[in-house]
Amino acid sequence: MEQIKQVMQQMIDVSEEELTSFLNQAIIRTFKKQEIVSQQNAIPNEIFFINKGIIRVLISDNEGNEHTIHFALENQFIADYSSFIKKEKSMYTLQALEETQVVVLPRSAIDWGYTNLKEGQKMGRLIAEFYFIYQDNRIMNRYARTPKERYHNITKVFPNIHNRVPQHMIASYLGISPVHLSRLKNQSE
Amino acid sequence: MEQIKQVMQQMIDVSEEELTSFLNQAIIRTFKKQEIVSQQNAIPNEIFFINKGIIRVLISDNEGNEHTIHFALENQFIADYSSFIKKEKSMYTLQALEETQVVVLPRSAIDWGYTNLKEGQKMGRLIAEFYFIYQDNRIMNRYARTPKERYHNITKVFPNIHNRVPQHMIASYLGISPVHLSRLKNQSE
DNA sequence: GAAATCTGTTAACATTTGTTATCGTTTAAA
DNA sequence: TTTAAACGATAACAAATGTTAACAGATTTC
Repeated sequence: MEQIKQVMQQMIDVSEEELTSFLNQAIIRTFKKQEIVSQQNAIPNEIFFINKGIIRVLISDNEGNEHTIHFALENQFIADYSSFIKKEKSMYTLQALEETQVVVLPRSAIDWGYTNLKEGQKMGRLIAEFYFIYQDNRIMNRYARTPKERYHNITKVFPNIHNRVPQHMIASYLGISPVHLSRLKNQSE
Repeated sequence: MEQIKQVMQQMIDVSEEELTSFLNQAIIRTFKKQEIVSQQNAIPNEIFFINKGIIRVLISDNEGNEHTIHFALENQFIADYSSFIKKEKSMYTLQALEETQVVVLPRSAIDWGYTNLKEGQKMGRLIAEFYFIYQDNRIMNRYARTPKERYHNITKVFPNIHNRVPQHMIASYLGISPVHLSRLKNQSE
């Protein structure tokens, strides 16, 4: 639990005792490559923190096509956070793309943190703000940048992604077909 | 200041005295139709709460084309929140589309609220979560829904938008050209 | 280690969506 | 009130992107 400790300490002022009490409510779990971490249509009651590995978030549309919405890397929190907050059925499926070790934070632990950690609410705010900024950047990119620009910028958000994830998933994340991405790569400059 | 009071009371447990102290740091401002509320490239140091009117958020891309990223309606908070948090130059311009009255919350008031309102951090968390959910829904729509579906769903998020905003701005928000939106509307079913 | 599956590239073609221009109509400004 | 500007529909054409299919190389599985 060293990694999540450090991340929390960087965000808020939190004592060793608080950390211990909080993390005692969490468990560690390992998922195999390709294994489903969390299934679409189930109500998500956990937030995951990635110690090692990579998780992709995907959605199936009305025609049954899969779209890769997001990648989550080491030392990041990941969940269908909207559905978690709303306590509604998940829109997304979470899948491990490598052997992946996570810290599982059940809803009870999150709620406990909000009321019992001195700066629990602040941590919740900072996490929500962090992902707001990430999403805002994505939306901006989708409006005001071309697919090619988005492709060239993806490593700013996901370093080394090209060595860890198949290209067709990156294409899906960028909002284009795999064939089109292959074409863009071979264009000059 | 009645409206913002009510919205805050619905979100958190806050006393009359706290509200008074907090809102004493705010001012009310009115913008004319078409007037610029906040300019791209300036560092935003205010958050706005809309009493009456409507504000659109737009960005200019590298070719100088404008994209409408968002509409903000009565009783909502609006800002270039990412840039506000990061204290960086704003990516967006905010423009009043009708005569619009806002409560202006300077950064100093926000910071004061975090440290002095009993549930200030919680309010910050709830606002960030609210907009996270909104953005998440937009991103999901962009991946897994067709432009036509997005068009038919827009009133769920922005009731009465068609009577308040020109169609070409709605087209821009949906991520399509105005001509294309006009075509979609006339398609069967 | 052989077979099956996954992956990325390329070509040909189809579809979607964008662009430009025109034209009434409405709305705003002088 | 008159004039100008903005708006939305439509047509013709252009560009961007998707689809399908074939193939070769890699990776995984048994």
